[in-house]
Amino acid sequence: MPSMRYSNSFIHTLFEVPKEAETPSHILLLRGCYIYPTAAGVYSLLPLGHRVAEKIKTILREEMNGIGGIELTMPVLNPAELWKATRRYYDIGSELFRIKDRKDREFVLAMTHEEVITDIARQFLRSYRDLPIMLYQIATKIRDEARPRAGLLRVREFFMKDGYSFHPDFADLDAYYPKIFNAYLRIFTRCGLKVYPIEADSGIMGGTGSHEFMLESTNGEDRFVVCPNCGYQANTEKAVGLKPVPPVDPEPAPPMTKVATPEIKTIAQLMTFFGVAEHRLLKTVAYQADGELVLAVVRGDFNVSATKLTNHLKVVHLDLAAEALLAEKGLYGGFLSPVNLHGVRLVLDTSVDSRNRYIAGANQPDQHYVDVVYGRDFTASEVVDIAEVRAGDTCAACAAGPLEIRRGIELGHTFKLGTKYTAPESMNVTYLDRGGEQRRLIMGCYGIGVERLLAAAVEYSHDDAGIRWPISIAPFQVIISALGQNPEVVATAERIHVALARDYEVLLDDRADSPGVKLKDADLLGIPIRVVVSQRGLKSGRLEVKVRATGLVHQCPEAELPELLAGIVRDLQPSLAGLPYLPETTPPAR
RNA sequence: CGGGGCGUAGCGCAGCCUGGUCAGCGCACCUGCCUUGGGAGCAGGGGGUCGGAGGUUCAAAUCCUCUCGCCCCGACCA
Repeated sequence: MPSMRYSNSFIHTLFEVPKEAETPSHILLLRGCYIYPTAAGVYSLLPLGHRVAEKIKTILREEMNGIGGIELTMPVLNPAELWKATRRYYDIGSELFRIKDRKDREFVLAMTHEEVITDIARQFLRSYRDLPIMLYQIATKIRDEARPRAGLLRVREFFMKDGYSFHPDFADLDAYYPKIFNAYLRIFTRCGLKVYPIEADSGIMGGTGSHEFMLESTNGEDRFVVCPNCGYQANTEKAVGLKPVPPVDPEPAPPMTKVATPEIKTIAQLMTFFGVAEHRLLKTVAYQADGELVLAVVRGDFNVSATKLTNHLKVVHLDLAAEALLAEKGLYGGFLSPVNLHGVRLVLDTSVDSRNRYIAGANQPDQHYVDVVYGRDFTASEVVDIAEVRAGDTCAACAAGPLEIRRGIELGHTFKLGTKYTAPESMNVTYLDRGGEQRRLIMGCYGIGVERLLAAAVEYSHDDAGIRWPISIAPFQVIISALGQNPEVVATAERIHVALARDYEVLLDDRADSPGVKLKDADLLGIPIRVVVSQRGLKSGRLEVKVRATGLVHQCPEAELPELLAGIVRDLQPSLAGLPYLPETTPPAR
């Protein structure tokens, strides 16, 4: 097994916390000499970080190969034509790096590889006999992220394991999907992580075809809901909750009346001004959806989910409406309303109840209406769920559990793409079926970010002293800390180094530094098992073995060391038992 | 793209308001001695055009203008 002497290694730990780092994984990876910031959101993986990344890649390969995946490598440099063919050249904003070569030909730097793989599929997958197939790679992705953050958690260049499957029809994709799903759970579990597979936004594709694999973390950027009662798990972008229904007004509403509300614009101001609860108000938000003005209306105690609205409208770009666009239609921010609205598209959330009366804007400056009734004072032809789920809302799946909202790090994403890239208006990819009929290829795609997974493992497993690597992805399994320069200590350390290196990846700390330095570094680096060789121990004929994760200390004579380590290593292996696998089915016969 | 913060030695910082022995501290690094169970000790030493450019001034790390870089919050995120 590859082993190393500290004195010959490239490990330069930092005593102090680099000032640019705040997140634990960022701090510890910098201090432990795992990574080096080359530019904002661009990191070098130093030898230690490289080793961990390679461990992760090996697990990814084993699991992908295990479900029939075939590895290939696709280029970072992509001709712009491919991205124009799928429209993504135009639909994606400045996140896509665009460059020109010396002959002025346009290229993009691949942020993902659907275009390239679909082009390859178009070239080679001609017959039903070629299907299904899953091709994957572990390769560099480049994205001009608006805001890289937290070290490796969000970066501009990174390795991604991205897989693409091709199927003769949707049923075949459906049958294949659980294999991927289950392999993903095995991957994260093997990396020592507990992830939540959650239902994710699947965009305009619809269906049940997308999962995100989330590691719960206070440093995560995403939020997802969990139902403690039935186990429903979903991204807040997609999650559906039952909206609490306030008591219905017993009296019929009086006709609506206009009230002067000078400079009263926000929900909070309105609550104070009228002395009413949030759910008595209508919240009207103006968006520009691919350029068109759209008003979204939710009950005052909800917020509009931009994702849900985007999906409903089937648009590519959704932004808050510019003042100019509002003015063009004679509307006033702060006094927007579904009442007195003409010639503007209106989307109403299901939280608005025709049995209750609301306070809403008047679409005139400094004016609101009270006693507004949906159906009487305004109507809407589009009534859909566009509200963001809230903590405490009742789970829509079981109608019982109060939903919890958690923060998480998105480690993986699986997606039934369908014909998004193979459609005639995209790259137009077909094959011939058994009957000689031309049919469209059906795709799935599946991604895992390597560095994010690495950083997430640190977020998940560390303490004040340093990292606590899961043994499956640790840069070394064992560190031998030889304390002092006593000849017997040195000789013993060398001897067990040779012995252990037959079975483990071992780092021998042979530096001349003081014991404090060596022990602190061992903790910081996070190597799972530490063997201390010291004069003190040798006096009683013993070595000390400490398990980083548990802090448990064992003493043993040198002769018994291999056996002791074997047991510890066995116990440290992550268990695959009890994973919530999706049932796998056989594809239907054709 | 909005808001905030920071750029002085490899790392962490002080100095800046009030311009003038302010080029300084700790750690790291190099040499020697010594020490070895939780970031030792002593002695000696190397290292910075104070992010960059321009300006004000007799004089700029310090004041002014512009610019570049980095971090955090938000927006955005295939």
